[in-house]
Amino acid sequence: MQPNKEPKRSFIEESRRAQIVEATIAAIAEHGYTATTFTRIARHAAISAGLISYHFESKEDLMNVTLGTIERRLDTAMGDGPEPDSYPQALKSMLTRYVAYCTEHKQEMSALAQIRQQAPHPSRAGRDGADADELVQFISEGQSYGQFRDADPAVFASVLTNAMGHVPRELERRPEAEHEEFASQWSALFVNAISASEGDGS
Amino acid sequence: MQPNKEPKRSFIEESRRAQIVEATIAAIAEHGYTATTFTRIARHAAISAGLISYHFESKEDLMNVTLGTIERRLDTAMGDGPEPDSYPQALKSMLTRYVAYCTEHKQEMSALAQIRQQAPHPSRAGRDGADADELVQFISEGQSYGQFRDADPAVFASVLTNAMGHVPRELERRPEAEHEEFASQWSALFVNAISASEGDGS
Amino acid sequence: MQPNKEPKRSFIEESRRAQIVEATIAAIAEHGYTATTFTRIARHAAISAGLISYHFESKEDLMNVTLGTIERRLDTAMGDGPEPDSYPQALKSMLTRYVAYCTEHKQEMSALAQIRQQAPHPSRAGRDGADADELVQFISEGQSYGQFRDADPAVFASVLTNAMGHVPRELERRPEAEHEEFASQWSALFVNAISASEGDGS
Amino acid sequence: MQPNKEPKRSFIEESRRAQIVEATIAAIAEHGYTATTFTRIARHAAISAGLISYHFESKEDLMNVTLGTIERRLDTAMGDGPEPDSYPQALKSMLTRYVAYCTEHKQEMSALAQIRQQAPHPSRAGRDGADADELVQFISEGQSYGQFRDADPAVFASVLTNAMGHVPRELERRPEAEHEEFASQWSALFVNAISASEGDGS
DNA sequence: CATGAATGAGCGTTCATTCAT
DNA sequence: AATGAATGAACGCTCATTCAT
Repeated sequence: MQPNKEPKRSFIEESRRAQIVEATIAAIAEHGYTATTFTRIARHAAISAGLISYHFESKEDLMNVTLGTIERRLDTAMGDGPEPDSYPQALKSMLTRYVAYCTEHKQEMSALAQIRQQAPHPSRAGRDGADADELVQFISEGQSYGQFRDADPAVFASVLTNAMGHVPRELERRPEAEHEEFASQWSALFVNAISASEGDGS
Repeated sequence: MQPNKEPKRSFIEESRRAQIVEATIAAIAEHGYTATTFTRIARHAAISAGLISYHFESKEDLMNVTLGTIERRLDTAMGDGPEPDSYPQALKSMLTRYVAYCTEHKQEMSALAQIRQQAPHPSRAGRDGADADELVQFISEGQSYGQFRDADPAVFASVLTNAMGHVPRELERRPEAEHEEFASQWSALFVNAISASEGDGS
Repeated sequence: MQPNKEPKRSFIEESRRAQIVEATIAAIAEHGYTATTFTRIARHAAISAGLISYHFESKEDLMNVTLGTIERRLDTAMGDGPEPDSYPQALKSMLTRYVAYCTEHKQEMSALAQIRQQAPHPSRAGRDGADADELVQFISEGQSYGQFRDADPAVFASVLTNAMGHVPRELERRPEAEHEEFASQWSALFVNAISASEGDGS
Repeated sequence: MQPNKEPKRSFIEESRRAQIVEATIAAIAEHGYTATTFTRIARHAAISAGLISYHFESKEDLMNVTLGTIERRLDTAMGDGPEPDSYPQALKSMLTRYVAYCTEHKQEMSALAQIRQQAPHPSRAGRDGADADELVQFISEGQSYGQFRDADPAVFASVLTNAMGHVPRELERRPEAEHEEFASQWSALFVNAISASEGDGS
């Protein structure tokens, strides 16, 4: 299908790219997106700034690759959850695990949020939409079983997606000790927002 | 009082400043905060870049004035609402009116969100926190009357505040015709998230 | 002779020019030559910056006029001294009176020194040389009477002229109480430098 | 000691820095301190203006390095003088060699004087004062041996220090052929100014 | 005469990107 | 594959000067 999509990179090139991506994540998390220059990324990786340009077409390219890397990891991590026995429970579980992931991968998730909203609006719509699409699908199913309230799944999905982007910042300004409680409260909010009310089943 | 807080500006100067602020809003909404340079703002206003420096002390000053202008308008618009007869209704009304305001003032609200989260100066923490504090107060009251669910008001407030920042973008990617439906759905989400469940009263 | 040298200025124009020149002196003395902008001068005179451009051809012109003004006053003040009975005494008297003038007209003399050495090297050579020429003439006369040492009058004149330019700064960094002692020491230095040694008369 | 004081520069970088410093000296000597912009320095060195910022932290840094470079050369050159057999002879020798150095290094010495009095940073007070302090010490010693007149050494030192700053300009406006005569006359002036009069010993 | 709004050239500085090595 | 010297465009900002009022 797309034969020229993967430029066949050597092992050494692949590891340099990975190293640079990690340095980018660290730099964004530490200094913020705007203050993340090639020079600073290079310093983090103990390489020269020119090398970044050598391995990536442009700063935008680097940011897109970094974004993709973080999203892929997140997707993977979110994938293997326990088998829930109801849609609301599945949602709650997913949200809780998401917050947990944010606590455990502060830098990545901080970088993720910053790139998503600060990078020059590229074709990101694709991936972003992908997350949302799955979510829409999930909500719709839950609704068809009467387990979710009759709300527009797309609106819920986008609200939730956006909210997820703020979790790292929210965690950052709370003491570690409160993170668990926050996870619980935060998840409950969205479960309540979409769950069928108790009386509905009558 | 502070009699020297207002430097007594001439009518002409006041209108230029207003024009520049409007151009700033337009530029941010169109190109994003980061890409909003004096040159671009000047092009929008059909003036020279130097003139912006002539009327504002610095870029930071311009952004603060712009932020203040938008917030003042928003506050005013949100102030005169109808008298609601319950806390959930009050919340719903507030949220609906907020979305309506966003539709009617797309550029401003887009700029507002971007300045709020990208401007470097943290003096803004005051106002930002003020909004959230009012909200926390409001939720707490509603809870004491049993009209709101027993959730952490601070978490709800921050989630909602963040969500409000995304409304302009969400509206942007939907056809005008759906804005009303979006407002309804979006508001309902947060009302449901915090409202006491129907069975609670029993 | 030079009919177009004096452009015949109205009374009001003449006083504005004088006012601006005074403001220029004050501004230079207070903020230093480099930091002396039209805006600052204007603030000192409580007028608009544009008015300065209206009354003077350019910044360079203003500085030249200011320079001339100060030099003319200095010349006048230095002119009316007592009748000395020897060349060395005349020199000593002149130098002492010069230092006294500097203490009494700090701003002017500070501005004078700064303009002289910081202004874009114009045709200042003329006036500067004039001072020196008189001095050369005076020294030569004294030498012909055997009252001054046989040194190159031109070298002495230029050294002294330059030294005079530093007097305001030197006074500034000494307490007022020491000014008189400084005047004495400083004058003696140059008198000794050029005076015939005591044994010469034998 | 301070092992991290010298940032270990490559040979190429060191030569570029040297080249830029030379260009700075030339530019100051040619156009004056105030008119010495990065653009002009760059033009002198046939490089881009940005390269100066690449090699020096700021304009102030460049000027400090330039100042230090010139002072170091001057100190070195002035250091190795002949062994004089009296204080006045030592002074005379020092002054003569100073003037000679000025003739041979016009640009440097012109730049030196200008940077010293125009550079904004007062960190220089140290070195400047050091020169004067040494001089005061030297004069005091000579006085204690009865070889120098009983004048305030501090006044003499400041007058001489200031005068030294004018030597390059004085040389500039005299034909090369007269430089030696100027050196002799100029030095004699200050030696006479401070030397004990011949009759004092009787 | 005088204002002050407006311009435009120039400033020092930053930074992604290029390229000789 | 990697460096780091070098560029050039763009940035926010300053200021003498112009000109409509």
